[in-house]
Amino acid sequence: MSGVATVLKLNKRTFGAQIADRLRELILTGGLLPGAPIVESALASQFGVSRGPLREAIRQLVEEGLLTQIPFTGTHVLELTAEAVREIYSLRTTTEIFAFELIWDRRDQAFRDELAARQKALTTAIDEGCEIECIRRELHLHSLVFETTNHNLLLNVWRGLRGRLQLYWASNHLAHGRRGPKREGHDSYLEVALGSDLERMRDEIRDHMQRGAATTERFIAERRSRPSTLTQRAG
Amino acid sequence: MSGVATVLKLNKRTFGAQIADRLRELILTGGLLPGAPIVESALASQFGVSRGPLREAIRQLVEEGLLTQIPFTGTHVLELTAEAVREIYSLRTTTEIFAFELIWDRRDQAFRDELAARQKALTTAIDEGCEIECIRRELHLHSLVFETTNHNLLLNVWRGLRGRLQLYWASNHLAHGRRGPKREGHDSYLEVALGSDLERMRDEIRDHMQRGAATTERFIAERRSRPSTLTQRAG
DNA sequence: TGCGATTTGTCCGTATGTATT
DNA sequence: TAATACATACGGACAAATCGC
Repeated sequence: MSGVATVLKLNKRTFGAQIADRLRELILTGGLLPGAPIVESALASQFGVSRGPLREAIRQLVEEGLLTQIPFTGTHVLELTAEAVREIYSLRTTTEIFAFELIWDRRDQAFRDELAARQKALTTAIDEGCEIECIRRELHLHSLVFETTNHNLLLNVWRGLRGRLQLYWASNHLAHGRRGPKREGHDSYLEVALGSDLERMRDEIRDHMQRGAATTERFIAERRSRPSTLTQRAG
Repeated sequence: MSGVATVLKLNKRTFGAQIADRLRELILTGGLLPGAPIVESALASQFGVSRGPLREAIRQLVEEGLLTQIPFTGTHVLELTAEAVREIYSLRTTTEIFAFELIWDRRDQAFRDELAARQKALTTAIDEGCEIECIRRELHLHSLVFETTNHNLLLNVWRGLRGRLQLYWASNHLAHGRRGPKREGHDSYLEVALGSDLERMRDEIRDHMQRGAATTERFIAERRSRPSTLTQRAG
């Protein structure tokens, strides 16, 4: 029982890391909308820490791409632009194909089971209609390929992409409750990912990403026509 | 004269960023060898700033991949491992091919001139035998493709790769003055990059990266046989 | 195993510089 | 131009954790 204390060094988390988690959660669930200003002193007292750790949390989220920062001026939640969406999906297409090439000949039963499990979790969430959970599980499904590569640098890139994707989709949902992930799209993803035709997988990813980019870009375009609803911030 | 004060907002650099530059320079020129410990208080007084900005500089270099950090324990200059080298070169191959695909039909005269100019600068440095400058210009040459894409996310990935590459090559040079970039390799790079056969470009990159990875891995292997010379630090 | 020295993590108070109004 | 709000930076202090002896 006392054995729980056998912790790894890496398990020790600093305040900054913990605050980063809570702040990320706050942003991704709509507590802070795109464009909202991030004020150090206010958030520090809100989270019950001093400005030091909070600055570290901000810095981390800036690296993740959720916040934009201008020296001596201020920090804001990332604004959504069509150009950024194109960048995300184009880079994601390339890296996800690369990830599949890396693991293609190493897909064992454990991988297949886990992929199926995550896909099932996603469809469950879709049927239940919880959009935020859908986003999470969609990304969790696609994460498996990157995790399986055991390629740390690639995983870093993926984390950056995932954070931005989550922000876009969450904003999308919060703006007008539109369905993000569609069910049928992920059925074919699972099928091809477990199949034997790598070229089909490449096409599947390209197609999947193109549809995702189109959907998100359409949302951005609509957004721009009435941006006033986004500039406010939540209490 | 007083007109110099018409600065852009983005030009204002924080102390942390400036210290990060100096610390990066120190590492990449061998002032701090791989494995060397980074002590906040010592470096803070050495650079003449307080611990706050120095911590930010450390955090930035950790993000760039030049430092490794363990919470509550310490920070060290990145250790060189064969696995990390394989990751760098495999990801670099994929992203550099992606970059060329993005710009292939947009290579104008300005691009060609600039690429030739950077290649000439590289060969000049090679002839002059200054290894550190060779590394810089080799990376500057390869940077152009990424810069031309105007793809911010891709540029981020490249910056991460470039920092690590620079560290590996600089250590390599400092260890036993071996030539990093070879002249002939970059002649063919320029020729194919300006040519009309994209598939040849892909092959060129794969070949180029494979040779680079092999060279660096060989260095790592030799390193491991006598690591004692690396664990010391410079004054 | 335990102890002490070292280093990191954190907080506070204050001062200065910057942008915005 | 002045004033305000905020980010940046400093220094000192203490707690917490790690590492070497």
